[in-house]
Amino acid sequence: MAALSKGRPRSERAKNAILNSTYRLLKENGLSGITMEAVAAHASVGKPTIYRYWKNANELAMAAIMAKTKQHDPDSPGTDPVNALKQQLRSVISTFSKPAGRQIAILMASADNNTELSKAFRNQIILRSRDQGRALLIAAIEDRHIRVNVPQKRVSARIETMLDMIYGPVFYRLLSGHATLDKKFADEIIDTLTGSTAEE
Amino acid sequence: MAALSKGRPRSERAKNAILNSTYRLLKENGLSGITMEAVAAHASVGKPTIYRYWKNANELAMAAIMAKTKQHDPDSPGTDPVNALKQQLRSVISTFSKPAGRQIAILMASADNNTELSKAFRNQIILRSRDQGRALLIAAIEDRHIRVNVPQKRVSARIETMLDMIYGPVFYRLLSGHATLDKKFADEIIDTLTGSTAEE
Amino acid sequence: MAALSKGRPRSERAKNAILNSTYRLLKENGLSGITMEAVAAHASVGKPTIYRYWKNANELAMAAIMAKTKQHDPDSPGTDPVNALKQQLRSVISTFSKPAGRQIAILMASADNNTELSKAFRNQIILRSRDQGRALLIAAIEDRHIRVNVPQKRVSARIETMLDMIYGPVFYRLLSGHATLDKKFADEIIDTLTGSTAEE
Amino acid sequence: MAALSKGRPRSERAKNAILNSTYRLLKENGLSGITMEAVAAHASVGKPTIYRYWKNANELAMAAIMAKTKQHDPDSPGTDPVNALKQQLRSVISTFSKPAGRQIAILMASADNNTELSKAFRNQIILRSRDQGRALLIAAIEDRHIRVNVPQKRVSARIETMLDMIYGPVFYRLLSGHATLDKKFADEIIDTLTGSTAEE
DNA sequence: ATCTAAGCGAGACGGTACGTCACGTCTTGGG
DNA sequence: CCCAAGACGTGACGTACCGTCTCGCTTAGAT
Repeated sequence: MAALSKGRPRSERAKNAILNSTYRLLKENGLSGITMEAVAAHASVGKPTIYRYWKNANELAMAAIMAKTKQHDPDSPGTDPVNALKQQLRSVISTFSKPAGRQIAILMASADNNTELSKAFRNQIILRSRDQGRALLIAAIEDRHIRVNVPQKRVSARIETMLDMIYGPVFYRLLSGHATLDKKFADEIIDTLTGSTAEE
Repeated sequence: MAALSKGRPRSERAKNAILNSTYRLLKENGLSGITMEAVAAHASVGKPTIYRYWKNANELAMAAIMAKTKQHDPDSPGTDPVNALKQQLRSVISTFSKPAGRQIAILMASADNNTELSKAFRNQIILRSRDQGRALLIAAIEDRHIRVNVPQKRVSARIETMLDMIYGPVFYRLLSGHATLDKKFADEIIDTLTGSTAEE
Repeated sequence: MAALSKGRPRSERAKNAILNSTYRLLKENGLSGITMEAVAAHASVGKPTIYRYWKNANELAMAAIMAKTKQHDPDSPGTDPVNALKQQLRSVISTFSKPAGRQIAILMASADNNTELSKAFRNQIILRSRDQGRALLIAAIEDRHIRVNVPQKRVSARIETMLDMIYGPVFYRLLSGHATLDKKFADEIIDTLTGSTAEE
Repeated sequence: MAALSKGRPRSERAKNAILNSTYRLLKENGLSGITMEAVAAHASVGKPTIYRYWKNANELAMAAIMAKTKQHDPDSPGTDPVNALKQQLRSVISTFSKPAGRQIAILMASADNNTELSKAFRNQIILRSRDQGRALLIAAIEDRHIRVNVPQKRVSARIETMLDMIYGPVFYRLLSGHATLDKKFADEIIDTLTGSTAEE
């Protein structure tokens, strides 16, 4: 049977207040605004309550971002897969070119990869878009819009590499800043992937 | 016409001791080990001396990394440019797959992009390899190992995008950790770039 | 006519467990070991149960000491009253020269004098010995072992002062520590009281 | 030669501000008002500065009391020593019957006897009056106002016991509260000491 | 050969935030 | 209505670093 929970149950109100305050402070002051003291004061919550759920400010920030981030589902059902891929990449770029994008990158770079929360964070924030992209990429390959000149048994590995080459440039520009991260870049990337084989 | 400097000149000894201590602490304890207090104590230096040169711990860490990082010059002179590209990408991957790689990513993500030092850091740590890669990529294109099916006037833009697609995946895997960052990955990336056009 | 008590009656088991745990913690860690949390955990009792009986840690400590302290009754029946007085003062000194003695002094100094419990504590811990001493002192005076050269109507006031001068030095040395608090001191005090009048 | 002091010297201003604030908070809120946070805020001083000088709130309180307590020197030069003794005892009683008196008792009871500061505190607050009293008592004995019927070699021990019997009752009443601590009590004590030997 | 101004190691300064502890209260399910 | 359990908001703890400031002492070009 389920374990009996003794004692006063944890307060959903407190947890929500903490996440809301964290998110708000994150938007207002960036990552450095996320101090346990500030969050506690802003959420009218005791510091120990925060520590009961998250063990440091990084985890708290990741949790708040995860809680608030919309799960932007794929919304272009019947279109051409290559266009859909462009569309989706534009959306990813749009997310990460905002100030929050850099903070998310800091969080991911700083996170202890072994905790459940940081895995979940990466999964939700990064890999979700990658999974969506994979479906579109496979469709594009099946439709012969993108060619994969490798033996059948290595196709799926090649697909993964292509996904890295689609989304990787976003983070490259985010970190390095050698060029602007805008929506045209999405088209450029997909065109490079397809266009090198295109007769036109 | 140089400004006449009165008073005691700044001490090279102190500056070197600071950079050495910073680098050592960085290796031993990671970025969180770089506190002004620890560096000052370790280098037997006053805190104000550190602040005279660098305005916070991030800048100090970047300076120490820059000072210690070998300028690994292109060493494969006459080889096939595609192989040279693979070789160089392997070298980049080797650098960033070490623990320091993650710390460098944190530094770049956290850095204030407007300071000279952070520009120099990005330039030395990231863009240098990109510049080397560009030369090799151009050679590969001229040798027809890699095809670029775009009008002449857009070739150079396409080359930049290709560079993003070569180096970007490294940082993508570094941040996201969805797959290992090893040397085979270098080959995969270059193969994807060439192979999609390869007749074979 | 007793008020009808509805609901579950208070648990003697819980009360005893609390007092036992308090006393044990007091011996092990001193007064600072008496925290409501520690006592509750040690006694497997809810904190509100403790608060139902005692309103703070001081009261709890006093209650535990009172519950555990033996009511050392006068055991020397037929002896010479002066000797009996010495004997009893030795016993008092023996009690207060132990580590607990200092803690009792802290408790008394810290206690809110207006509560019933702190009155009871003082009564049991301090005034009981004083009352025993008074009986012996009166006997000694009646036997002319101790002289009181004051008018009859002021005799009882003088006796009270003498009692203060018998027991007071114990606490003086306890607090001030200018000299050891040992059993010889008992004899010295009583001798000073009697001896000054003794012709030799 | 004197040790060279390196670094910025400690600030007398800060130290004084801390002691003043501590004393003020002590008068306003008693011992429980002496929190490091409150003192730091009130004195406009960082908490670490307080810890640089005193290792806990008790030590701080003792230091503040010592700093502020006037060294009330013996002021009655030519009078009869027995009267002078009464006068001095009244002064002691007056000090300890104020609210601060109880707090001083708590401090002394709580203090770690092994530190220099707590020794100094006891010395200044308690033993100073005892030393003054000893001089007066010796004078009174030499003047035959007080008799000591013991062999010469035990006279000084007897004097110490008498001092304990003079000042001890003050702390006895302070802790136990079985009777009021007022100036009449001073006369009663001295009268008991002399009167028992007085022929009258 | 002084003078003088900046740099030096050292370390105290006023602060901010940390992560923990205990407080006294409240809220569960169960007796 | 009491009980054990344990979460709650609160507030103080003692510590770590921050970035600045003051010391006495070099150090070296200008006087």
